[in-house]
Amino acid sequence: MIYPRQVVYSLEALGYLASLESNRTIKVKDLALNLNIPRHYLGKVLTELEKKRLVTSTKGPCGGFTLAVNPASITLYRILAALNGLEKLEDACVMGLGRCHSDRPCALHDIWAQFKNSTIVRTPKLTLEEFSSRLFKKETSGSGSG
Amino acid sequence: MIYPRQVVYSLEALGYLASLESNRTIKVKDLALNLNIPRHYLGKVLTELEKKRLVTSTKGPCGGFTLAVNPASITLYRILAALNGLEKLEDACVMGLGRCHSDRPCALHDIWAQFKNSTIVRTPKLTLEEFSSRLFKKETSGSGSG
DNA sequence: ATAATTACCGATATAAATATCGGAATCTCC
DNA sequence: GGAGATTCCGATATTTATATCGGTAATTAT
Repeated sequence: MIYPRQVVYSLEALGYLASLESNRTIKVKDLALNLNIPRHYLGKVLTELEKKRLVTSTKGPCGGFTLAVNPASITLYRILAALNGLEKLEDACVMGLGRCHSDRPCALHDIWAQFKNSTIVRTPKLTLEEFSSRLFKKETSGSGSG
Repeated sequence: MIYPRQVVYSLEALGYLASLESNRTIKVKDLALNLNIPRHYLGKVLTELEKKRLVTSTKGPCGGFTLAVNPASITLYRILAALNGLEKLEDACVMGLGRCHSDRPCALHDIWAQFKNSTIVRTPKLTLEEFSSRLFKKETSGSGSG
């Protein structure tokens, strides 16, 4: 996996939130349960996301987290950038070889460059909404499910 | 970087050894210096490589490590397999998303599959010699260099 | 106000990767 | 066979990522 766990959890959480009707909140506990992420760890991750203004939280009964951005207009690229998730992709060499540079490329240099390029070309076009809808069934209003 | 550090060090060490004339040994200390790898850590890595029969060692004065395989005939794929370096590539999802499967792929699934495929198709054809020669200037007999 | 619910936050635990150290074992050269 | 060179090896330190815990603060419903 090319992203640290925190980033992955963030993407999953944001993806899930995006699959809810807007304004609908979800509690950390439930989110953790749904995504199979350790509860307290997820809490910390969500707090980070709030600092980045990607989610908002409300305390007390019926509180929880909700998306602070429009999933149809924010891109994964922007999210990843906010989470410093792009750093790994910027690594000079896939294999981590210190000696590998563009003027003296390792054997996988080109293949990797291609992948990076595809990815980096793709994510600026990829909205959170699309990302979410691929992984989570979009809930529609009216059919309440547990 | 898609491989753990140990694997990277191994590749660098093997690459370096392959760039030497056959039968020529190099001391851990010098290798560590050349590759900019912590000395003792490299020592441990080399010991692992010896267990895997990829290098041989001789103790005492003029001792050191030398390649135990023919760089022209062993492939990176075999080396990586021996080092368990292929495990990471087998990860189901680039992003690490638990929900991403081939029947419900994430947005980067295909791009990643392509990359994996290119890589896995490439490394079985890639000899250690070719890998090495891209990164290290092949030394020719006669010109001693520090 | 009070009680219940929830996020918030700091401290700490755990695990894994990475790195360091020192001395024993082995070998070569004299 | 002794001195010096070098690997070998087990113990341990350091760092980073990941996870846990418990209490506090804020909010809501009654």
